[in-house]
Amino acid sequence: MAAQTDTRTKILASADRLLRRRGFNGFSYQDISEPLGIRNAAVHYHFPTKADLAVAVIDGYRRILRDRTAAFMAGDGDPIAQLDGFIDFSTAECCEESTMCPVGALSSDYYSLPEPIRTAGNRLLEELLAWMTRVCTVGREQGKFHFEGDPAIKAEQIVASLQGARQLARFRGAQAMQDIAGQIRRDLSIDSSRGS
Amino acid sequence: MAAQTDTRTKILASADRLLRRRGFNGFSYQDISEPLGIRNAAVHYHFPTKADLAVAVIDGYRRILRDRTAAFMAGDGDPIAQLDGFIDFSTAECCEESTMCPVGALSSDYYSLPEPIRTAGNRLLEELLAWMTRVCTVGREQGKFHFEGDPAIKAEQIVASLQGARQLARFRGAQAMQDIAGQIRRDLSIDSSRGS
DNA sequence: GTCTATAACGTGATAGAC
DNA sequence: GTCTATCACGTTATAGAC
Repeated sequence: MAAQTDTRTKILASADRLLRRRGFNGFSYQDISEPLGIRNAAVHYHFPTKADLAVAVIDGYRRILRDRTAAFMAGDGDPIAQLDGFIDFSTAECCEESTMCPVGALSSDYYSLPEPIRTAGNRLLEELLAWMTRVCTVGREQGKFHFEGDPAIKAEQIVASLQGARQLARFRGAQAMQDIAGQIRRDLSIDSSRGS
Repeated sequence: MAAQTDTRTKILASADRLLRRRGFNGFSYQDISEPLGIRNAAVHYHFPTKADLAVAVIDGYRRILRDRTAAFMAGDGDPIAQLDGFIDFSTAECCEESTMCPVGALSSDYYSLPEPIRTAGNRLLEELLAWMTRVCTVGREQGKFHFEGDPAIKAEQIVASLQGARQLARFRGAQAMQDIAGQIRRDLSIDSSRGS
């Protein structure tokens, strides 16, 4: 059972990276099985369809998000630290792997996506936006962030910027991601020595 | 020759929409030939490889961009009108067709893209950013836009926001695109009654 | 739990007739 | 300039042995 779990974990880790790097239509079962030294069919054993595999990856991100934001959503913690945590996480993935954000990887393939993946992606996005909206709301209430308009829309814009930044970084290099992250902070009038 | 040109034009229009809607890996020669009532091979006659087809689409956008911005880049015209023109163009495409921006459609498939397409996409992006940088620079000089930091980075952020917005709109509907467009204007302190 | 073998299909692309 | 016919390959997925 240790071996089973281990194989399953390795498959999941590989699918995660491939999905963010190439998009749902851009990788195959072979891309996963070959480097792991197992067969195509072994992957199908753990995840019967490609949709099962993608949903498992997405749900993994939903869990990470929940773990990192649960305390804040319950009323505890600093909005600047929350935002920084997300930006740093995204920037690190972008610089180290040149990957897209999971939602970005799904939205480009949206119209050829099996229904279960759309649903999982939709949930991840809604949870992410609910959290970011709260970060913006509390941040402004506490006088730490400065912006005009609806916090829910500012949250949408920040998420969209970071998603777009990770894609521009593929053409222009990781510096584009760092530049945009810095500009987001600058627009919010957060003094920051890093991120640019 | 009229018929030839006509078929070629129809193929190009179809490929344009398919590329922005599904990404480079998300459409096939059949998707083009079938609705046009021609054969798979007829498409290959006009565009020998799929890369030729994509490059032709991208170069079409480079031409549109150049036509719409040449006067401004030569020193004539209003930066607000330039920005509005781009946002309106993007929003219309997003609302009517739920398509991505051309650069966004390429960046998601970046690592499985034939080299000529990367080069064409890179040129389109650099031309777009050069123009947007000038829009931000002149807009601030004229006291019409308000932002902190390097105009080139602000330009990157605006492009990334709009690219991300069009992708979020696939999950959340076209309202997301309009909301984010409004927030971009709000951040620049442009009073605007539309876009939200 | 993982394997071999293979089905069933879609893909981009080419050859050569007309 | 467009056709028919087909190639060579990669894809997801399944059946059944071990």
